[in-house]
Amino acid sequence: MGNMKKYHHGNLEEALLTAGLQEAKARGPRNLGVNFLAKAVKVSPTAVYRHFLSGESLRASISQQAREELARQMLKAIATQTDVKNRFRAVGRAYINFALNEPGLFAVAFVACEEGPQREDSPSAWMVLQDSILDICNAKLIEASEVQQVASFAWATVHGFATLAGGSDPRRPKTNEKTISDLLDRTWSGIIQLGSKNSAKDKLGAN
Amino acid sequence: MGNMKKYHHGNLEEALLTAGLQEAKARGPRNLGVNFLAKAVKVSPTAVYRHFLSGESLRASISQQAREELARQMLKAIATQTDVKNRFRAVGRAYINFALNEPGLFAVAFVACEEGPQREDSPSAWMVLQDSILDICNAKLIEASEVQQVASFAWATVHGFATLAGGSDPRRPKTNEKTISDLLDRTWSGIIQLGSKNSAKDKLGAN
DNA sequence: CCCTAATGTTTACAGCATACACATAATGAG
DNA sequence: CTCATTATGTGTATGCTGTAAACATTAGGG
Repeated sequence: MGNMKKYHHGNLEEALLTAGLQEAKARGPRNLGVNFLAKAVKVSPTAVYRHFLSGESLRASISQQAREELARQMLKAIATQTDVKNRFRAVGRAYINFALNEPGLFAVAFVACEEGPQREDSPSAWMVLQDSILDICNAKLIEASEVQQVASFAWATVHGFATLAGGSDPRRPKTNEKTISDLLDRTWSGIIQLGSKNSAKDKLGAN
Repeated sequence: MGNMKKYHHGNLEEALLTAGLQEAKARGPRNLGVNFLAKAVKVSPTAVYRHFLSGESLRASISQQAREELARQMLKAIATQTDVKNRFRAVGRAYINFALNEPGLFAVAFVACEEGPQREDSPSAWMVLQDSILDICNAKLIEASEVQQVASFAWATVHGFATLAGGSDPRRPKTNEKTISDLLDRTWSGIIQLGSKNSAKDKLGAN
């Protein structure tokens, strides 16, 4: 008796996002299509368009959610760390761990990030990373003028490693603790750059 | 009269790859489908299957070509450099320049690298990069035991930056000369890690 | 209470990858 | 040279996608 199927779903939008995230977690971006997700929620394909402009924008929303999940895990990882250096390491490690533990989600988070303006109130991995760099600056380990450059460097390294390690390349780097720790050590070296202001004029031959 | 259209194309395979590369260069991965490329070469869609197992494998071949082009440009950039440090910088800069100057090709080169075993004889960006790291090792600036770690680090940084800078993220890093030069400086710092325990004999004076 | 807006379904169509049957051209053996 | 074989192309058909348009059902406010 109770099993009367309601004509209206109730809150389809959230259901679609949830189903999308679950699928992303399980199998990556492959099946995040309108038809598949509609079926997963037991709804007609065209119903999707009452909540999203297009299949692409649905995917963009799922991707956004995945990015927020990453940011949340980074925030959690940073919470217990007080030392600037350890905070940065925690950020980097959380980022990389996310890519390794949730390869599907990570892939979805960073495929074709062509979406519109992200809401600024939502947690963003980039912001968390940048904050940890600002901390380093506040601790006088780098100068304010360097912050942007350092952030780009750190972001590139961590994101690059996560991408390569999480991917399916035959030449993908090792992913053991030692390798990751070493990577973060080297990144830290690049951040602090003993050559910059301590060692005065770089003895460049730079090009 | 000479305009008699031949029933057989002559060498369709190469034509498809060329058309694919051209399209990739112009508009990225968007239109690299069987129908589109078949039309571009003025051939029936199903003709493609005489030369490729599937549309996916066609795309994989195009992607491979793009990667080879990248490797070639890296090799060219390295050719004039003799100093180990400058060689490494040239490699990194070529990689990044490729991403910036040919965003379409770069995107195609690294989307869904799920392809089968790459031919070992073809030039590979990874190999070029690794060779430049080996050079650093031969110059006694790092130890043999570090090579893999260093290669992973350098690869991650350069690839990560190229990916981020080449993408369409709103938060994408600046791409001016200074930023790139700074990035390579910091990467170099991470490579020769003065802070490490074995701190290496200061070859710094040599520069 | 009914009218309207929100939400879901059905139907329809274009574009895609691809299988299958058929057409044509190139090649090599007698 | 002739002719069969093989390589390479075309045409047609199918099932899957994304999405538009018209219709159905329900929720909520005058």
